Amino acid sequence: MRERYEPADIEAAAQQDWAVAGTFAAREDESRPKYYCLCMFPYPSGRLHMGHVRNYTIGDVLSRYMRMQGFNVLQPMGWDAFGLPAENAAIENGVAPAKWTRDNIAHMKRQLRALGFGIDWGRELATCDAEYYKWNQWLFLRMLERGIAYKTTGTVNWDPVDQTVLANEQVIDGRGWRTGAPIERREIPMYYLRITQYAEELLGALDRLDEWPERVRTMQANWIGRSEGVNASFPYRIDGQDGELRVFTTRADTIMGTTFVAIAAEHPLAGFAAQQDAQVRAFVDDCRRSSVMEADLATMEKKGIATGLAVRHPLTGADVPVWVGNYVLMAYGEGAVMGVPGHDERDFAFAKKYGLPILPVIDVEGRPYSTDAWQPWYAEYGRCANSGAYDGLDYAAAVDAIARDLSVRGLGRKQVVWRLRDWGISRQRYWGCPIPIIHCAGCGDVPVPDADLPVRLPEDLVPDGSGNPLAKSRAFVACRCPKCGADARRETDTMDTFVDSSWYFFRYACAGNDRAMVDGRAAYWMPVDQYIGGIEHAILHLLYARFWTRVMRDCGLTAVDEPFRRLLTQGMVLNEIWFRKPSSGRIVYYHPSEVADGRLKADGEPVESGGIGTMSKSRRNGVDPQELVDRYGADTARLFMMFAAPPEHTLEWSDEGVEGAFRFMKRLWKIVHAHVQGGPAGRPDPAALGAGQRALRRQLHQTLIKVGDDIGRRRTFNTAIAAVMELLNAIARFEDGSPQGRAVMQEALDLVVLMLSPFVPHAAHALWRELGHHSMVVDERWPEADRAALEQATVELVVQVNGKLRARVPVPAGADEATAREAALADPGVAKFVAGQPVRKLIYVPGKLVNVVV
RNA sequence: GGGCCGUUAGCUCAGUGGUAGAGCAUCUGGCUUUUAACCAGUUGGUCGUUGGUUCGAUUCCAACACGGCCCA
Repeated sequence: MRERYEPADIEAAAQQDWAVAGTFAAREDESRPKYYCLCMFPYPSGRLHMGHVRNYTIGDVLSRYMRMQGFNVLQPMGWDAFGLPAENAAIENGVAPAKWTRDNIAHMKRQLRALGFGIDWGRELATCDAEYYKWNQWLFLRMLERGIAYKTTGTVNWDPVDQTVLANEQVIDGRGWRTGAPIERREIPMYYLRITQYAEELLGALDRLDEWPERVRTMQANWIGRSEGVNASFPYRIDGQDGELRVFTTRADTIMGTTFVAIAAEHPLAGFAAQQDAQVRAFVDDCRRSSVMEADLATMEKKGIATGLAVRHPLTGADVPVWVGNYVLMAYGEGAVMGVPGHDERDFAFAKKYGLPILPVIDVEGRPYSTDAWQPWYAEYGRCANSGAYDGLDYAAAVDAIARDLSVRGLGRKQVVWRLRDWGISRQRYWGCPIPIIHCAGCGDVPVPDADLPVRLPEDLVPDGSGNPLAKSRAFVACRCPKCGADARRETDTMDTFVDSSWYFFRYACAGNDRAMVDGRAAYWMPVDQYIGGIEHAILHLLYARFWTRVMRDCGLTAVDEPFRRLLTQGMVLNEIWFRKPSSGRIVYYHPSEVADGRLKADGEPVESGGIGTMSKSRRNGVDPQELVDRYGADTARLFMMFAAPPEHTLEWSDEGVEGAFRFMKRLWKIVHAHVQGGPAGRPDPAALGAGQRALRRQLHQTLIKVGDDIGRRRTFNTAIAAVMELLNAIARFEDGSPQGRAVMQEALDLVVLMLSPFVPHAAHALWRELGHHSMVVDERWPEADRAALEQATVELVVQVNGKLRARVPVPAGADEATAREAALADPGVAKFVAGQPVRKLIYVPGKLVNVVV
């Protein structure tokens, strides 16, 4: 055995051994319990970043641990390979997205291999391969047949200079990211998926996802946003036309307090008023430009303008003025709200500002109402007052009565509305999955026949920023109508990349099948037992995948409802931010390694701290995993990432911490080396052990139990590693060259290597052999703790008097209360505080403590 | 504005009603011809604040303060 720890050699050799043995090739085996461990696949941006390393290390630790537990483990990997960055790279460098993407994949795959992840590369997929996206298209056609997919107009961001549609993230402060031109909103035809049809099910099933983080479930529930209420129509006659203004409210019990109606700037009535009045028009134009973010909506000043129009109250028939409000969203409900300033905080502020009447109609426990200032209790439920026939009714009864009266007049009813909207999947982009539709002058929009799938994306086009190159490619666009054979035009929109990631986990299970989207192998592997990824995907990706899985179920492709049984959202990786802001020009960021004690190493002058933030290119605070691996090896990188924080927490980067992890590896290596130099050791004989040997064995088996619990149940890898570190400290202090001492040492080192093998698999692979074993450690089972080793002859009891710690006394293990009481009271430290007073009560927690209450 | 989470040693974090702990950093000593490594030991705590429940609260509850994340 080499004396020095040399990770580069060790790691290459271990990876070679796994490859030769085909260790990680997963095979369906009905006789064994399966464990499908899935990490969110990466976008092939070019290089791995620290977030990837953390994500995949968590997955690998779990996979290797579950493998040791006897599970048939599947850990696949692939590439979320369509998307905008490839087009941006093409615009910058003139290289085709296909080539850029595939080169990146090749490089990142080498990086992943170097990190020693136990991935079954035989199942690798890239979403930009036609063998994959063919099935996006195929299922899309099934959705069309079932009415789940449909076409309608939607709003897009239009850059008038580049003549192109921009994604939301390409619009900065209302201007195009490349041209700086003000962005227009355009209505164009797009395809949508009817996810709202599944809203009820997607919401209801959240309750059963009890192994998902609570906050992810809450975020999804809020996103779906079910609210029960009443819709009410306010009839009007405007410009000689009869009509009804519909509102939706969850507080129908306050309808008698309506003193105005507020409508969104996009509402048709606002459009009508704007034609009549230049001031209204100016206000409406202003609103259209402002943010529709909820966070902004909540804090911005509530503004409005009277339209001069009036509608009739559906129950009283009174005239109600119509206002345009900047806080009303067209996209939610009906784009109009009834203004009840008496009991809604926003309406109250609005009424105060514009001098509209405030009419209290809810009595809350007789508390006095004043229109001077808003009180939070004004919005609470109570009993109706000043509400005519409804006076005295509580919330539920009032809503029932009001909904009934509205429906008798044909002016409303109870209704459930959803915040969730249908999923628009059309993207006016090149680098994505083509939507399989052909436009024929005679036949309309004709689906591409299954036999003609896939509609292949030409890979030789290079976007230049001005529109979608697909639309300019005659070879792609020109086709014949499958129905009538006439010349026709192919759809040039591609699918949202969230489509690609909505079902890739099915495809891993059915790799290589070119005749079907899924096959029986998916029934074996699905659902995913553990899914791991960033919290930033808590809503959209996970919701779309849950929806898509249900559509597949309804098409008879799977029996699974929920694709992911258990979810772990890993925290972000942070680092220090340092910068200077010259009086002229742009802010300059410095890498933390260039800074020491708040000063730039290069010139010794101070730099400003930007605190701690996520690693990002723009702030120059990233750490390249490759450098880490080159310098310390993959095991140290993995160990540090798992030790520095629990998986769900943010992880603060620390060069010292990496050094610490590396030192631990060297220390482990050295201790094993020293032991192995002494030649073979036997097995410990429990009957022949001395006190020191017994104590080490006890800590050893306690640690084994804790590490198993930390990895398997609690998912706190940092505490598992800390416990092994403590154990290794004890092992290093254990100097005992006797045969039994060496036997205990052998057992301890064997178990330490087994326990660490999920974290540092390469070093464990080498050390296991050095310890005299002929198997590969990766094929070993997780060891069983020896319960007998945990037993102690005497235990130390803590003695409290009135809850305060006063003494520690030794008692025989398993002592009864009388024995413990006697031992406790006999202690002079205890006697001093009891001081002859009668013992009123005595609490005894066996093996732990005695509390004497006097 | 709302929702969720957090606050324990200098730093990063454990501690799941019963003894306040780990790693890193600090400091001291040892050892080895040393851009420093290793070994042994050491220092370090009003458990954010204020109340409540309890024989007993870092742990449960409430309020407050501060910080973080999310809200097409």
